[in-house]
Amino acid sequence: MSLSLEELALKADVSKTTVSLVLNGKSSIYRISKETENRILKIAKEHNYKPNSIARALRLNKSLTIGLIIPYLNRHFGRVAEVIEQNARELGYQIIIAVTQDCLNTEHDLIENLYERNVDGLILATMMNRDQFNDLSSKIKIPIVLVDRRIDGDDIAWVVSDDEQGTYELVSVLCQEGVKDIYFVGGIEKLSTSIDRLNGFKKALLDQGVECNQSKIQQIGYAVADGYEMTKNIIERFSKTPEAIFTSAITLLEGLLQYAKENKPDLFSHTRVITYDDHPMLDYLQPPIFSVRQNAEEIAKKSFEIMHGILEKNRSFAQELIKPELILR
Amino acid sequence: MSLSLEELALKADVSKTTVSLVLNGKSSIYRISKETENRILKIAKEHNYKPNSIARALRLNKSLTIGLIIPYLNRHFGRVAEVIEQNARELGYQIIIAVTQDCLNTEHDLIENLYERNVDGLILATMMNRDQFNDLSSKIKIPIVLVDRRIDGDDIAWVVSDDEQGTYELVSVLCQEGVKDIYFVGGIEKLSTSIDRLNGFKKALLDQGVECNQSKIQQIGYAVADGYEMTKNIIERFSKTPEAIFTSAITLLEGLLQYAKENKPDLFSHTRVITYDDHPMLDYLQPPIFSVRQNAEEIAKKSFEIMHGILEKNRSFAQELIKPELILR
DNA sequence: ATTAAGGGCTAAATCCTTTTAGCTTTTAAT
DNA sequence: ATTAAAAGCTAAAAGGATTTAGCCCTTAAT
Repeated sequence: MSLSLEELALKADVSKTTVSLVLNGKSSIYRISKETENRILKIAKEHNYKPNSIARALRLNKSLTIGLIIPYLNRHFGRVAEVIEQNARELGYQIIIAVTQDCLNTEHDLIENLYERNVDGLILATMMNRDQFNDLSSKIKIPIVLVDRRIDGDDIAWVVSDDEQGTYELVSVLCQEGVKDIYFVGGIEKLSTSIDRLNGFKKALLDQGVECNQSKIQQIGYAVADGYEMTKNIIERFSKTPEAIFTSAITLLEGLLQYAKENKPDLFSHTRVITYDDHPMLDYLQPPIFSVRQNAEEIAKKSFEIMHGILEKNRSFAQELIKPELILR
Repeated sequence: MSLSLEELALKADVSKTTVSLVLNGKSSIYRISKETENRILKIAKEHNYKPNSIARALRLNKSLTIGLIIPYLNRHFGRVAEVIEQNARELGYQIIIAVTQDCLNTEHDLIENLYERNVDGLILATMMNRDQFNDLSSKIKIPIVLVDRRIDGDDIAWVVSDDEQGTYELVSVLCQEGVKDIYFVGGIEKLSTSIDRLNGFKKALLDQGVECNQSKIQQIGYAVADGYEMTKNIIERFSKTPEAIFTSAITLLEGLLQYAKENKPDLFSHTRVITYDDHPMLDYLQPPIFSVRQNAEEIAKKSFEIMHGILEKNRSFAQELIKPELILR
């Protein structure tokens, strides 16, 4: 390992230019003789030559590296990251991961940091709004693909789960069973995931002719503690136990379960619970909790695909809504 | 953003050598006057100068990048990766992640790949045995810290959960309750996690005067399907329903739950289940499943700490057993 | 007046590739 | 025999930082 072009050139008794040309498949363009070409290829193989990627990156201004910035490496984003990494690797790219913990300042720092470190592109689960994003885009001259959370805009690339449709279908199922009194436990209000899920929720109620009361909608954040808090609010603020609660993320469901266990063990005998995000352990909970499974693999695949298209195939941005799957237990 | 040393030099009306010396804090060594120093610092700040990391890496042969190779980005490794990334970032390092899916060949490819890409060190949840590791070490001239899975050796750095002790304590609890007939559902046999957990299991039985029958020990792999298979074997092969089953990873527990749900719904009325690895959802399963919680945060912190010590503080290797926590529900 | 010491800075090499422009030799054409 | 074209290869620049060796000027010492 780690032999330089120059050393190869010495062994092959040619210039390093020639070696470089041959190894980059430009022999014919530069009329390197078959004989020389074969000699060089043989020597390179014998010594298992691999070009120094740093030198290459410097010269080509291209590091074959993609930055992936996500809030956490939890189940969902862990799977997304895993699949992005595998897809990227097959095409020669590396993934540099950084986690924001859903902090906007951290996100900005990380973007700047990765940009300075010369990543070729950024895949981003962002907290930015449109203005902030536009600001950023004007400063940063590498492609950005949003994942999981979108920002409206004609020239913004994103891949997200079809949050509205997924929520719509899930909530509709409950409504069709005659359930009317459904509470919404939501996340960070300004994110598209929250907006879209809430829209799906409202639309389902509307279409089923169920009145949607604003007081039944809570949105604090996506942390487990937020789910706990919102559940508490719902249970304690209203005298009547709700017929159903929709949690818009698995962490919020966890918070709900925690609250119920500690303060309302009989919650499930009065109340149906449904959730966005699936988890295998839900199969073993009593009673069954209906859920919407995001297709993390597809989200990951598409987002790298778009990035790769922009970087190497001169494609422009693209937007993809990935269909989630209803899991009725 | 992205101004070069040379451009700064032009603006400050000095050579780029001077700029570089000043920005690297070597003004006094090279007797750069305070006046010049301040001028340069001011201009650099005004233009928000950041050295090009690729050029720096080429010159210094040091990329400030650590490769992290793990089997999956599941809950456990996701958390480990997240915390390593945060610790690394604070000290100026980036993390390049790659997943092996517990495939040894993939692991080798990834190591080679990251090594060629000039990472400064590798943090590795390895499948290698000692010989394979020694082979590798002789070829690769960067520090390696093993995480989660150790390899015996006086000069090998690792940080792992105290698998033996954790299992010992958990199994002892059951024994002390009078349970004697305990089955072991294990993972990939040759890994230290399996070996240590099995040792803890056997030692607990021994110390409690319970006979340990080899036929009660199964080891296939760490996948959910493996857990399913092993549970099936246990249930179907023996006429007597077991008093207790220990699964040595959360995935194996999932497999067990799946088998039970499909084929043996009354499993829990006869059989206690305990598991290595904790999961918040376990709080809501009936009956309660005792578990051992690995301290992923501490594992992550220590492993980067050791890497950093080797890279920057001239420290040598170190080994750390991280104490897990018993969770009795 | 000469030498030595110190202050203040810089040219150039280096890290390793890629790529442009062009050099030398041979062959073909007139 | 001369010129043009083609064949086969290479020198050198570029990319952006770091670092070594050393240049030039001033001041102090003898």
